[in-house]
Amino acid sequence: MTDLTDRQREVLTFIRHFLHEHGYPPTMRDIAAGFGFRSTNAAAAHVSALEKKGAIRRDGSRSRGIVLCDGPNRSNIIPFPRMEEPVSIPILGAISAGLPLLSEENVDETLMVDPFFTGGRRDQVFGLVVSGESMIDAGIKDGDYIFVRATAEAQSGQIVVAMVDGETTCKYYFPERHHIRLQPANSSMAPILWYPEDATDFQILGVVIGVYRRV
Amino acid sequence: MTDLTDRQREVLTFIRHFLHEHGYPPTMRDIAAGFGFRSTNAAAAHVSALEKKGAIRRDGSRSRGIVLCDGPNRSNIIPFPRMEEPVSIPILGAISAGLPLLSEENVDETLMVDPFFTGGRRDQVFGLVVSGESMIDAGIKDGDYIFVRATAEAQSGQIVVAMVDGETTCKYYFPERHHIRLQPANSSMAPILWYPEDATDFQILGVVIGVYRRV
DNA sequence: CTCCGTACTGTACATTAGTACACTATCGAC
DNA sequence: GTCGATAGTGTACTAATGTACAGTACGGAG
Repeated sequence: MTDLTDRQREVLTFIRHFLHEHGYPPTMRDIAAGFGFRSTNAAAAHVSALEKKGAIRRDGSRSRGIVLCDGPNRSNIIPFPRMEEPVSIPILGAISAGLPLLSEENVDETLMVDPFFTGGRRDQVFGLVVSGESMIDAGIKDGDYIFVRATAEAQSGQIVVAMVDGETTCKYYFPERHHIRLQPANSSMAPILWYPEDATDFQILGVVIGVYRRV
Repeated sequence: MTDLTDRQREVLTFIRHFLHEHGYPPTMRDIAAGFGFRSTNAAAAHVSALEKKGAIRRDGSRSRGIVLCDGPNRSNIIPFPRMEEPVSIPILGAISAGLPLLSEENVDETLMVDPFFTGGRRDQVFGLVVSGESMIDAGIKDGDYIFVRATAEAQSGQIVVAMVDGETTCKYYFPERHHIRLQPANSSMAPILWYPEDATDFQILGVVIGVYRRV
């Protein structure tokens, strides 16, 4: 591939640029127009040369059937994004108690993730950064990102994100006879018990469906 | 975009797959053939519907002029690396020792993830499913997905994925005077010691950069 | 000098591909 | 029931596109 002529390299760059601009490869006439060629054959000849020299691959005589063979390993296929439709997940920062959970004020940044991460659920999933070691025995550490399905209902034993007295916390959820027990996964920490007769507010924000940690 | 019909979503997924496979968008006839339509008009109608609903954009009547319009801002999707564009990560299954690590035979599925997950590294990151509890104290459990940057070099103390005697293993990496120590993060397990004079093969496949767990 | 590879022009043709139109059928809403 | 949206079949026409062939020109290798 290093044995391309200057002109051929220009053509290759043009193809790359075109792909970047449009999302699909150029035709011979696109190339010709791009260089001011008055003959499509000039473009065709260059494309043939590029193919012979292994810079590109061609899919038969299909229209726009030009595929770059780039990269250090000259792998055939450009890593074209997205097998499945990605889902957009807001990563929440400080959660203001008064606002709707997913209001813009709460969102720090937004991630695009594969539906794989959300278990196929397409919406109402948000992310949070874990603070503290209270769920360490569940494999959730300080600084981890947790993915949370927004729901007000949870099953006993699930890990939930709850708002208790204005603070968000991540704990195991156990509804019991007279109270709700939020159990840390850390033997040195005591559970939070919430009694309905308390004046404090309590609200389940969602159920944890995934954890991500940068190593 | 959530108001797509099931069939329309299938068509959109097909376009995505086609793009991924070929590097250029499908024609109406490609789509029709893919679904077994006996009329190109069926495909054209779906493409029109997708365009009307904003899932794709079309470049006039150019051949293969289909451009995906994904994401929250519905921007063009470009097949070329761009910051903030999702990255494609192969999830490896059983790793055959004889084959190149990222050869197709090893790949179970492919995930699209935000560069966030790979720390900005755009390539040579792959995924693995963890088997066993040897890294439990590092917060890596059986069944977790780990994201690995493919490299043959590691720093002491990093968590690596290595191939030892034909088996892949995930451990802390400590090069020592006369041997390499692969240290589990599990107090009940002994480290693996590898001596260069051993006949067994040893190879670092990569360094763990992230962990994901479905809860 | 000739020969060959590169770099084009110009014309023509066959195939590929987008679009239009007519028509059938199902399903849910009104 | 009627209407509209969805999901197709089938045919035909036109535009877009790849390719072939015949030239011109330049420059280096033999």
